[in-house]
Amino acid sequence: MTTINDIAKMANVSRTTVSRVLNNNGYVSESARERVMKVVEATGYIPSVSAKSLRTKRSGVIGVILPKISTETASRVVGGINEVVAKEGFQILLTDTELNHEKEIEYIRLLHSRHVDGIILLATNVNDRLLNTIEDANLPFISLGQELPGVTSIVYDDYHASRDMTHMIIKKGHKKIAYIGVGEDDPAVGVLRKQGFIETIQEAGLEVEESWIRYGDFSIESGYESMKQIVEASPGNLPTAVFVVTDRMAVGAMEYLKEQGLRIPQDIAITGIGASVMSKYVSPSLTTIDYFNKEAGTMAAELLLEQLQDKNTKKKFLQNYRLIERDSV
Amino acid sequence: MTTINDIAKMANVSRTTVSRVLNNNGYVSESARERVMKVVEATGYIPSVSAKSLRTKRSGVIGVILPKISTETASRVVGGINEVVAKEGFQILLTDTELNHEKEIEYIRLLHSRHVDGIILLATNVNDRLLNTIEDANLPFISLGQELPGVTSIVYDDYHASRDMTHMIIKKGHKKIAYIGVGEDDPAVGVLRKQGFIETIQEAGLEVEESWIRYGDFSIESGYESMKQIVEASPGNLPTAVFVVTDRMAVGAMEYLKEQGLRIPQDIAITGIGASVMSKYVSPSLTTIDYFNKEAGTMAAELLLEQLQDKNTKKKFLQNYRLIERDSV
DNA sequence: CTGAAAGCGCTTACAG
DNA sequence: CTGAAAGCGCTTACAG
Repeated sequence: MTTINDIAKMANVSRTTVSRVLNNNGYVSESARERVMKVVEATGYIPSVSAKSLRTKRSGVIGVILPKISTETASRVVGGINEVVAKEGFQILLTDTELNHEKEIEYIRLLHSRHVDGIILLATNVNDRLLNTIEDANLPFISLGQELPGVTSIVYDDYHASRDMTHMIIKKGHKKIAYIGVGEDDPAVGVLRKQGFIETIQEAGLEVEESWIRYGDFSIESGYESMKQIVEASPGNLPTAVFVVTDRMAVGAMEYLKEQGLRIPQDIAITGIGASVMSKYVSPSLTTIDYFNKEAGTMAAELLLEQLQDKNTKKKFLQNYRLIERDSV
Repeated sequence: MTTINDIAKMANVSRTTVSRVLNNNGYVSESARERVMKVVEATGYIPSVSAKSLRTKRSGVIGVILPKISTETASRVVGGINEVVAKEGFQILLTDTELNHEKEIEYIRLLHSRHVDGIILLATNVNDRLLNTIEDANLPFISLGQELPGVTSIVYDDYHASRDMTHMIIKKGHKKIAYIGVGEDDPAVGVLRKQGFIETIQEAGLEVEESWIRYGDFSIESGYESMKQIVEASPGNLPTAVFVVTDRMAVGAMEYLKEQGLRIPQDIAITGIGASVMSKYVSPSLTTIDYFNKEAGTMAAELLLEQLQDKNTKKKFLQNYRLIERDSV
């Protein structure tokens, strides 16, 4: 491999000078610059990032921690992140916790040891060890999707999104509304969305049957199963609408209803959250909420870049959303 | 940051010894090992990857070059790759060419400079500059989805998959079959899939109207547009089936047909390729081909790991596929 | 405007 | 079984 020393020799300058022209800092005479550039181009020389990083403590790499890599939300977010960091010459180092909370902590430390310049975490839960690890790493850090005390967080407005959706369902005349959610160790999806739903229901003077509340695990199959349980638990007293906290589970629920010959929305209405591509093309098309995941990714990246410049903006940012009314309600 | 020197001092050994216990090589007395481990744990010491990489020329990072990050295929493949490399302690450095051929080359060089231990490229085209760049990099290298001469390639069996699908359409009694493809600078999707289609058609003694052949750009919208053009170009003489080379474009085509009040499959049958999640939940459910993307990713990673061990296996691997018959034909 | 030298944090022959 | 020393390829005060 050709190194800075080779370039220096070939261009007849010191490696200090080579470094200066490559990084565009300090004084360099025009003739020296030209000689160096010529050699650099001729050899196709690329500086060693390890050496540079060892010396400068910066790597040009952003660590991204995902709960699950092959997910529509994740890939949208990563797309958004990549769009802005790539422009600034950063790369993304990707890790996947597979929804294992322990791995979130492990990966933060790992990314730290790799000298990443910053980390974006798509958190799924909040706990003290996680918070401590983040603090120890002492790195520019963004949490996306969950509010983490003391760290810059971009969160979706789960509470109000759920309220709006529930409101809309009620306005359509539904009084018997079921709920398919996820576990409450996930503050955003599990707690906030449920809270928005329940409170809106109660404010409308309605009630939710215990047997109409089920929990899945984000998968399509779990939506199918939850729907099945709700239907089987309430013969002769079916809900007329189901509020589902994710599109994927909603699609699973729809699948079960269709199998049972129940018409959507005439017999049972369904809503999702997430605005997955699929939500638009299932039939009936699914009423859902767009969280603008890509934009959230863009924003996360921009905030991280700001933190890299020392502009300290430790705040909570609430992401916009948009209710998309389609044919499933 | 605590370094190997700190650990050495605290454990009362040389840093040579610390290195030995950390990397588990060379002789170390039990007592020395214990002292070192105790200090390492107490301090939470993590070795600097840059320093290590500078010294050893290995980084523990695998570079992955994607044509588009936020795509179902890509995320499945990456999921597969990650599953195997993570187990071996490798990380993934992700780059996205946004379908820009120039960037494929640029990223190979960039990843090289970052001392990645190997590269997996989801290629979209083949050209000499690309091939040269790969050769120059002189790194363990896997091409996924396109056959690249001289480099280990995992390819989908586009030709036979197309043949099988076309065959199936013909067997259902269709004689007037349209085609929606992509540009032929993509040898796998653009050329091979088309070839499999055309040849099977001709062997069956059928013909394809010029106006029934259209090209999209992988997007749902382009499938919609292509379908529209086909329908509008052939009033009174519509095809009875459409072979579409990707699920997304097929979904777009279905959307247009439904809007026009054409029934699928009674009026026009549709097929896709890719087995996207969506294909199962659109209505009617889409007949398609599963390419086992995740397994392809797994395999790519395994082959790369083998190459890292110097087991030289420069070969072409043909990936399996499976025709999924559903309701759109 | 330019270069010699120190140093970033590791690993690895080499010598004992 | 252990350590001193060289060196990986850079950048950055410092001195001129």
